[in-house]
Amino acid sequence: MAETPVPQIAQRPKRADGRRNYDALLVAARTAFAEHGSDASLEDIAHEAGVAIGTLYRHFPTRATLVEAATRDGLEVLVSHARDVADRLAPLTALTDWMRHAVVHFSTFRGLVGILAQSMYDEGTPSHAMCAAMHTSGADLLRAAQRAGEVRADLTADELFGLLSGAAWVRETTRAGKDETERFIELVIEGIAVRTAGP
Amino acid sequence: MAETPVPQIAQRPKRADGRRNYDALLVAARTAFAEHGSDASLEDIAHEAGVAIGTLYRHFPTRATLVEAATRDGLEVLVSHARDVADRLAPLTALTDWMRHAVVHFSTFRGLVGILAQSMYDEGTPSHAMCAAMHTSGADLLRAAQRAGEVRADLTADELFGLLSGAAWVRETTRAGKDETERFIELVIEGIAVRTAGP
DNA sequence: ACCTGAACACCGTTCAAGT
DNA sequence: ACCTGAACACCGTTCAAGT
Repeated sequence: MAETPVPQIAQRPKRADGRRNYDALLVAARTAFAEHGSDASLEDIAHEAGVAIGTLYRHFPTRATLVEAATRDGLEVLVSHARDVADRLAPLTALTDWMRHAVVHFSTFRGLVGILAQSMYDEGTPSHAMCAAMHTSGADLLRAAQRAGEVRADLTADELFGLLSGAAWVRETTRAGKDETERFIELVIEGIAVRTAGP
Repeated sequence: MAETPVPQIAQRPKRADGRRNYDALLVAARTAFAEHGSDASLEDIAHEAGVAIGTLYRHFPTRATLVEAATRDGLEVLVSHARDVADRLAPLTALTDWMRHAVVHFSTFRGLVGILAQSMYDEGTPSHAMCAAMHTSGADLLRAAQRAGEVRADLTADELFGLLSGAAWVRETTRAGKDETERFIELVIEGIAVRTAGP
């Protein structure tokens, strides 16, 4: 039988005091990650949340589980956003709109896109489930745009995520503003879109 | 008067024993970086080179100076390669050929492209001088291709380096092989090249 | 079931003593 | 001018004791 890796995913505790600490840790973690990136001090996060370091480790046995829990909601929004645009917008418009949102979410804080890129193909990683869901979302939008003949047919979903991750990494490392990010994504889209004949 | 930041650059010692250690440290560093990325253990590098940790710090006061010294030669090759292709090849071919080489050099080891992207716009960083030279090389090739009408005129050199760095980052994080890298760069080029009219 | 914080481990960095 | 390695500092991680 093949080994089925079971990734550690943080569970929100049932007891009231545990749940309070769990929530406070997530708030502190999101703030710390936003300011110092994914390698922010765990000691500081625990202190900011008003708990001892052992409590942090009890709820989040590894840094990756804390990152996963801190980003889960945002990425869930991204997945449901994909269904939304697929219903409301034309295929290419839907895809590019979703790509813009994906790049923003992937670069929520410094280091996140690296963790997500890793988790995409590594089962047994806390963020893998969410990454697989995003992969499906992106692949669906891509396929629709390709069926409509608006995106080059030879582009794979993996390549799409390579482009998205690369754009997100550039955004996080250059601390690019809204305009530069928009422009950069535009360049990427030019590379994958099928150019319609001029007038 | 404006502050002129003077970046620390490692100097090859004049005394024979110092030079031996300096060289041994560079060899050990290149091996360690290739295997463990830019955050490889400095203790291990010193041990591998057969010197005490203090000797490493004497020659390379910061990790950034060691990275700079370990990558200087390779990036010099890249800069002279730019002059080479500018003389030998047609503008767009020269640019794309150089882009391929740049992506490979930028992803020599995990973490390098992040350091270079940082150094590009941060004077006072050891790698800044080499990054500025690369920036000039790339900008020259880009300008020539734009004059020939083969690359979109509105692309800036900074955007070109964003695309190159992004591609290098994807390569280093996905440990992509030669074919995937080639394909990925092709997608980027499609986005910046001016499409010639079909037959 | 959950919390605390001392204790341990690891590694980067400095510096006094040495050649 | 260069080398050594003990000492210090910092931080991640564990775990025995407690509620």
